[in-house]
Amino acid sequence: MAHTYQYPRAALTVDCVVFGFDEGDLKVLLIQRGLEPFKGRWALPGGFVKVEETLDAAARRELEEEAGLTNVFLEQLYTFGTVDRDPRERVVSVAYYALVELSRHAAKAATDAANARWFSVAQVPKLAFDHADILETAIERLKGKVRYQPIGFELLPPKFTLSQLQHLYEAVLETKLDKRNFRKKVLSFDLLVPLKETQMSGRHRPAQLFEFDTEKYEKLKERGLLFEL
Amino acid sequence: MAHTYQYPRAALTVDCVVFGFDEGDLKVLLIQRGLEPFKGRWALPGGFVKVEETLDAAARRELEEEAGLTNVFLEQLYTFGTVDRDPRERVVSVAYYALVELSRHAAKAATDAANARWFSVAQVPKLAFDHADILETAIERLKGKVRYQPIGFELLPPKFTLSQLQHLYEAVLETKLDKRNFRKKVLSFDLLVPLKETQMSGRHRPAQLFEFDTEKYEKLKERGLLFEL
DNA sequence: TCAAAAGTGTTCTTGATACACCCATGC
DNA sequence: GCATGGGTGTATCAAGAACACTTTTGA
Repeated sequence: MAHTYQYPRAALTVDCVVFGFDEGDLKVLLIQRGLEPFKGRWALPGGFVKVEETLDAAARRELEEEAGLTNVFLEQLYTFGTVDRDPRERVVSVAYYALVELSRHAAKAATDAANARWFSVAQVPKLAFDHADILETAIERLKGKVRYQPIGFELLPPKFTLSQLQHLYEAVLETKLDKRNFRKKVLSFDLLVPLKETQMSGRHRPAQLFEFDTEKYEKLKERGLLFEL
Repeated sequence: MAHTYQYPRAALTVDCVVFGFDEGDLKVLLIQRGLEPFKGRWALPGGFVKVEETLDAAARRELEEEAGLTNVFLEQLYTFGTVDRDPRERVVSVAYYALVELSRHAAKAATDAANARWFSVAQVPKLAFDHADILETAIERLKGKVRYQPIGFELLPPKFTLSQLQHLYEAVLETKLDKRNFRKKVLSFDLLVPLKETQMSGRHRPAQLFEFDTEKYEKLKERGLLFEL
């Protein structure tokens, strides 16, 4: 069935920058393209927006279809609309970024999407389209956002140690942080609940596990939030 | 001439939230609609994106056509894509916000666009489409942005007094600020150059005029900026 | 007993806040 | 001379930055 319009229209897509965190490294999920243009190149997961679905829904659908990801933190990033970003025709892309707990999704991504892979953001290959720009924008946004909203927790398993959290912040912000000051500050928000369990991971003292108190945070957020790292 | 596609496509528009500042009040520029839908309602200036122009270019073109505004500070805000935001068909809108020195453009807007008017953001009428959402998003963004980037100056004439600047910040942030602390901080950035002139405006002591040092700011911005209010 | 990461407090410095009076002008 | 907004400094408090040693475990 054909669709006819008086004026030419741009095609509309969504592209998703999916961040994960593993081995002290910030990672991004890429898909190897099977079709032209840029066949064989790595690209951000994404695709066309259907005419009856919202942008958010399109982004979530693409994440599920291309990477087997559901129920992730997802936020709109920026809309990219230069005229020649796609060699075929005019395509405007609404970019999103997502945060996922990598371990939970690593296996799934491996089966559902054999052509999907995690890359350290420091070592991404050459990307298709203007996806390098999109990725850069997403990294900048993440750096900014992580400082005044506790979204870092989305990248960690539900139970985590303070060292894991610190390493995550260090990776995202690309700095070293002082251990004592970091712990003092993070605990001062009173949003982390210490568990009875500890985590042993090697030949050293076991680490206290914590959980993020989402409920408490939501309440605080309503009456004008705080949180600043 | 007709244009035919395999799948239906959303129409793509831009909408602009144009901020001004006058009489101690933050203002927004609205256009009264002459056509259905929402004929007679006030709305944000905006319109369809042409297939051969970038999003930024479309926003600037609409600003010029509908409000006679050129050369303004303009930044992308957010893309609004719920399915039923336009009663006619699926329309996705990339929203922008602009900052203009109101006095410079007030006259022009009055002639070029007789159906354009400035409203205090506290007293906007009922808006067409989802433009109330867009406006709210823009106000939130402006509040956030003004604190760590010196964009407030875009809303003032090139020469301004510290009181004007303070009133602007008070209007945007919706708070009262302490005069001495405000001046101390603002001057500490060393980005305002005091002029030899003063401004007399009533029966009281004349006020020192300042200019924003754009060059110096650009240099600072390159090597990791500062500025926090 | 050694290596490796976990855990813990204090001092110093900096920036934020609170606050009250004199100044120059027009009427 | 009085009303109006312009202009100035200090003291207090809170938050950020710098910094070194002890603890627990596995090998």
